[in-house]
Amino acid sequence: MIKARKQDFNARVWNKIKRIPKGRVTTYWEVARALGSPRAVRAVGNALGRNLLAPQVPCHRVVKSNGGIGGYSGGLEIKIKLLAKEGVSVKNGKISGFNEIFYKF
DNA sequence: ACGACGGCCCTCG
DNA sequence: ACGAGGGCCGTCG
Repeated sequence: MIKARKQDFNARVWNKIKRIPKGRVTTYWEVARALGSPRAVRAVGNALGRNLLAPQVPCHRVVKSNGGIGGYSGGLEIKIKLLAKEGVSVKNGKISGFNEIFYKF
């Protein structure tokens, strides 16, 4: 259970990730930066990791800053699968054409 | 209030 | 290229 505050940090993250178009990916760093704190990448990952945002948010569309997959609470395999289904190819745990599908806010 | 954890990032050896 | 350490932010116990 998470304390339901008036729009938690998670809500902000989720709101942004939510608007990420299909076949596109973003990075924790970009999200954190969009929130106003590029150093808060840990908080962002934490928010997503808690699944607080649930399936309503495509957390799998969020990858690492170097084009890596990162991680996934339900299973990294699932994340890769989801990406693949959306047209995002993954090579050796890295996004194929990451810079091409990278969605900038 | 304090300490610890986390799907991280960056810098240094 | 690889490994280890530090840092910053937020939430939980």
